[in-house]
Amino acid sequence: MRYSALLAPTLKEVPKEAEVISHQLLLRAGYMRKVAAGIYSYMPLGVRVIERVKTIIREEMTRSGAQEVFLPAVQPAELWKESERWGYYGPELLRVKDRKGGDFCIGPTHEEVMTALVRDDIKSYRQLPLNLFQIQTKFRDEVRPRAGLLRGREFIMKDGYSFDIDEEAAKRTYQVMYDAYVRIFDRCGLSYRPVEADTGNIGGNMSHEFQVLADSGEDSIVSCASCNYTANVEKAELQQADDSAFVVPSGSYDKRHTPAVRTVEEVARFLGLPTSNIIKTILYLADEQPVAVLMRGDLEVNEVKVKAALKATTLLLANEATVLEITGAPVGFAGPIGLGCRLLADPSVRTVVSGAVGANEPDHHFVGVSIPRDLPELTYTDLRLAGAGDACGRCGGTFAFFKGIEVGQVFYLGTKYSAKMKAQVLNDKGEENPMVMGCYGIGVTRTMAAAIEQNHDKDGIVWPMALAPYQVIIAPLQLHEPAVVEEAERIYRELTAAGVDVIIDDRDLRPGVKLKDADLIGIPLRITIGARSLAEGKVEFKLRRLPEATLIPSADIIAETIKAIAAERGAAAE
RNA sequence: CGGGGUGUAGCGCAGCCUGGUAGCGCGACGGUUUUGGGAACCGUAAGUCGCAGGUUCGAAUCCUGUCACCCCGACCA
Repeated sequence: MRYSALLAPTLKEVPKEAEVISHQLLLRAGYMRKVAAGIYSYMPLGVRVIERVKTIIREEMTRSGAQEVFLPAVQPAELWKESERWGYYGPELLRVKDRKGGDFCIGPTHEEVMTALVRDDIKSYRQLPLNLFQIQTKFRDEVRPRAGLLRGREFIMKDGYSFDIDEEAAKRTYQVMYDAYVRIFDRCGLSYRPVEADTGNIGGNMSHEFQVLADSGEDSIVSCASCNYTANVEKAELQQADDSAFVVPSGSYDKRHTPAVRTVEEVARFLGLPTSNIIKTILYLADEQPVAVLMRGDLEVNEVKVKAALKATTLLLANEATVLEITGAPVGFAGPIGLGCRLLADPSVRTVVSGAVGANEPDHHFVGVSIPRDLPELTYTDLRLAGAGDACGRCGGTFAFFKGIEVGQVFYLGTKYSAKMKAQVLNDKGEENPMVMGCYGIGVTRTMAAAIEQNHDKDGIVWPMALAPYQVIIAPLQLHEPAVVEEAERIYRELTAAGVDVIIDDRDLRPGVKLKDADLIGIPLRITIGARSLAEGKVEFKLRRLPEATLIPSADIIAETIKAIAAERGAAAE
């Protein structure tokens, strides 16, 4: 490629709309432009990176026995009504009408279409297993798109779906996909962790997210140093303290006047207690029904665990009006004693002696409360959000804490969709059974952004070799020196002939501009040809990720470059 | 959806308070000189000041409404 012909306008200044580094650099380096909130046009460099990611995915999916298909972006409502998601998916599903008034949506995911495809053509267990994937543009009308490609509304995703005869076979497929994902993200040169993940509304208990480690990530991960258990905090199992020897205190509680004292911190300060003696009562609406969650004041509620414990489809924090209605008091004075709704308690509140809780009365709290004494019927469920330093639920070791960007997820679905949509096959006994499914997603554009979050410096992007739009950039510094141009063109020709992806900066610009642009767009290898060193028969060879360049004889440059490309690929695979 | 903020040339911004012919830097285009880390000089083009109403002799500026975008929160298969 000749840089002079490339559409890759670079910007010196950071567009003000961009906050996170990948977003800034993708715009500055001319990889993409914004069209609307969370919607982008990809320019040639961006397309090349996307194609790199897609190619790696295709190769590994195919190697794992999956076949590529291509499903429609626009999908009829009737399929979504069959799965019942037309009703509960909510405003994130972009709904449109065709000219006849028929309801359609822009696909945010493709379980429905894929299941429909398979059920019509697959009738016998002899046709299974089947594992299909596609790479598609998805649209999810996010409430608040942000951070460029990390949370866009329109994005490119690889989504795969597997169909097996029974649970055992489906779980084997799940493992095959898990292994494929490991190879895919290894090949992309990313530093990531597979983490155990919550299964949301889908049920079952098997899902892993592939999280690229980055401080800008939205997800929180805990990992046990001792047993290697790694999980999204939403899911993370915590070890509960052994409180079997705990003796429930005698006595009773008192009411206190606590004017305008609402938050845990305020209550603790007002009563002169540590926050661990406050028992907070947090009100939710779970599938429209009020529920109160009891948690020790110094700990955080994990809403995903609450949702799972209730088997609820929706869980919303109750608003002020609802709190007033349920407790008879404004926010800040809710308590479990005398509260007329379902209670869920975290085990941490069991051993609080002389706790403080809201009195369900404006400006009053109860003090001296013991939950097991005053609410003996209560049962306890782990509802707590894990954090750094907590004890691992598997082995009791200590959790370390990371932020991550979820670039992929593998999911054991079971028969959720196949049962509802009647995707059934006959088994070897002639019985009809729903196929057992799994689904497997990779955010292609998000992977591109995550790679930048993890690989950049003050000058720009530092692509891993496997994702770089070009492997090598040749920068002849003085275009008015025929020897420089000639040598650059020779190297360009020979590398291209050797199958290397190379771009030559043939623009008649000052050296500084060329070097700055090469750094900004992040090409991993740079061959700089300057009149001075060329006079000694040498050219400069530099790895983008290392600060120092080396001068090597021009005659050796082709071999050296090819060697370095292989070495860089190897470095990523470690 | 709640809170905060921003819309003026491709990008970054000033002008607005105190109404009076729309400016600066970068970028683009032409020219001369320059050529190893975003050059210098000369010249040129480019903006219905987000949009719609209103006030006024006159609105980028004041008022009302509206739309878009960004950040925090809530939400997120």
